[in-house]
Formats: sequence, structure tokens, C-alpha cells
Amino acid sequence: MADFMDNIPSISQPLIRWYEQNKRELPWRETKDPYIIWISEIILQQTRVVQGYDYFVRFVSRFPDVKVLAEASEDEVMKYWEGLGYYSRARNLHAAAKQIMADFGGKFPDTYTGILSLKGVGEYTAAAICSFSYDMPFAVLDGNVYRVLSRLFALETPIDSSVGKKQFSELAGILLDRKHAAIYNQAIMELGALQCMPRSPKCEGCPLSDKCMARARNEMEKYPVKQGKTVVKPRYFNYLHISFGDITWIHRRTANDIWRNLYEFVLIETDRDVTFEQLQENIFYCNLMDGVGRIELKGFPIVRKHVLSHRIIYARFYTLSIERELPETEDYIRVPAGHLSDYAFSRLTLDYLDEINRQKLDNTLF
DNA sequence: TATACGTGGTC
DNA sequence: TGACCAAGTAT
Repeated sequence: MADFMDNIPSISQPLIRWYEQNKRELPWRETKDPYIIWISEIILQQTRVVQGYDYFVRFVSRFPDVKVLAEASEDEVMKYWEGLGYYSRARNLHAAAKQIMADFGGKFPDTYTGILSLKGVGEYTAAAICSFSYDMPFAVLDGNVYRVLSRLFALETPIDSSVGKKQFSELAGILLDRKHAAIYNQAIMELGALQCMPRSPKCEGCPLSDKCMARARNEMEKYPVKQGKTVVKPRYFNYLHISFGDITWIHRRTANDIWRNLYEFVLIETDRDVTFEQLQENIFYCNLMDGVGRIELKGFPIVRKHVLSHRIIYARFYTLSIERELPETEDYIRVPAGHLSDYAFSRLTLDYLDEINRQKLDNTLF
């Protein structure tokens, strides 16, 4: 391993002192309950505190312990996750709760290996729960820690390479204050979030600035180094919001794809942007609209450009009314419009629903 | 190892 | 405004 590791300064004392004076008061920091800490860690994966806070409060209020979560339906768990993103987290959370009931007698596992075996729990989350809840000496290595350490030691190894992961993991393990694992881990992550931010880090007031090699070189924004470049690929979603009187048809996504187990309107995905006329040929080709009678297109389609991290979805929502009842199939279920909110939708579809509700409101007012 | 998985904020 | 980022994991 690199030479600098032979002589690593202790950062624990200034770090923890800084943390005590600057930390945010957050509900999951006021407990040692591994269940509560687990929920908070899953919600906070790739998610800012401000974005996940309300979800956390609602989630633990409805599902206060492992047993309640395990006995809930997955659809209800998804509903509590609706709009938060990365929905596999919710599915895995539910599956892991059942796993704890079945394999750990309903008691939250208290070993690193046991915790790591839970669905949706990787090395970071296992280390976080072990240290925060049980004060076990496992160093957390998340985006904050990568950033703080890469700057502190001016490390140019890409953090998204296998060599980089190994190097940073070893370094984090050496730096860890093993006697104060919980607070040390919290402190280094909080430093990354509040002082050592990705852009314009606040080096004034940083307890480690005198030891920071990136700071000495005035190259803070150069770190951390990454090798991967994300390529954004387009998809074209054509949604048919079909109504017969008060009834609409929705579908549960089940494929190993985006928004798995969430609901949506009738979807025709195309490999390019298509018009409604082109779509109709496809509709009849698919037999989807067999014997529905006349189709009335209500107003203009609602067009959305939905930008995701590695994907861009060009969506068109067509609000349609039909003259005849459609049968309920295995794929499509009939729902009264007033009951749509019982189902969990993606942000894209929620935005569409907001839009048509706003239009209805406007029609009522004027 | 590279890629997929969401959403919202920032410059 | 496109690109990057935020308490990662699974495949």
C-alpha cells in the first residue's frame, strides 16, 4: 500500500469536537434502535436529508418495528415510498423484514455478517448499523467519506475503480477511532455533508484544513477523482389514460425494469418519438382496444421530459374516453378515479395526475 | 467491471 | 441547460 499510510495523523479528536458543535439534530440520531437506524440508512441512500426526512417520519410512524413492517402488504410499503425513488429499497426493506422474522426470530441481527445478509444492505449500510447501533468498530465508506479522504490525502485513485475502493476502504479502517466508532463515523460523514461539500467546500471552519493536502494545493474541487462517465439513454413512453365513465385502467409494472411494482396507465413504449396517429396503428395492432367503440381524445396530450440519472424518458400522456366497458384482464385492473390515490405511482405519473386535476379545477372555476 | 436503478438540487 | 451530485446496492 502507498507510503503515506505509514504515517497517518489522528483526526478523531478535532473531528468529534467539530461534530459536537455543528451536527444537525436528526431523529435517527436520538436512538440506538437498529430498526430505526436501518430505516434511516436505507432512506438516505443516494438521498439528501431534506428529501428523505418526511418519508422517514411517516414510515416509522406507520411501521414502528420489524414485525409491523413484515406483516404489511408490499403495496402499502410501496405507497409509503411513492415519489422517493430507487424503489428497490422499499421492496428490499419489506423482504428483509420478513427475512428477520423468519431467520432471526424477529430480533434484529446484531452481527456484521447477519446484518449484511439482509436484502438491500451492502457494506456501507452494514457498517453504519453496526457502529451507530452497537458501537462496533466498522468504518463507514460512503460518498462523504470518499470525498473527505481523497481531499485530505490528495488521493487520485478513482473511487469507482476496484483499486480505489480497496485503498479507501483500508485507509478508512486505519483512521477509524475504534473506541468511538459511532460518533467518529457520524462525524466524518457530517463533515462531508456540511463542510467538505462537492463544490465550494467551506475550508474555513474545517477542523482538518491544516492537515488537508488538497487544501494546501488549492485543488479541492479536483477530488474525488472518478473514471466513469454516465451515458444518458432515451426511452419513449406513450401513456393511454383510458376512462369509461368514472372507471380508469391501470397496470402494475412487474418486469425487472424502472418503477418495478409501481402502477401506471396503459403504456406503449416505442423506440422513437411517435404521433398519436402512428400510435393508433400500434394500438389496434396490439388488439389492446378491440371492440371499445369510438375513442375520444380529450384535449392535447400532456408531454413530459423526465430526466433520470442515466436515462431520459420522453413521455406523452393521452387522456382518452371510450364508449364501451373494457374487461378486466390479468394485466389491467379497473379503478374508480377517486381511488387512484390508493396505488403507488412514479413521480412522472403523479405529475401528470396533478396536471389534469389542475385542469379540472380550472374548468370548475371559470 | 459496468450498468441499472429515481428524484431533486445546483451551477 | 446539460452535467454532476446525494448517507449505495444488485446483477
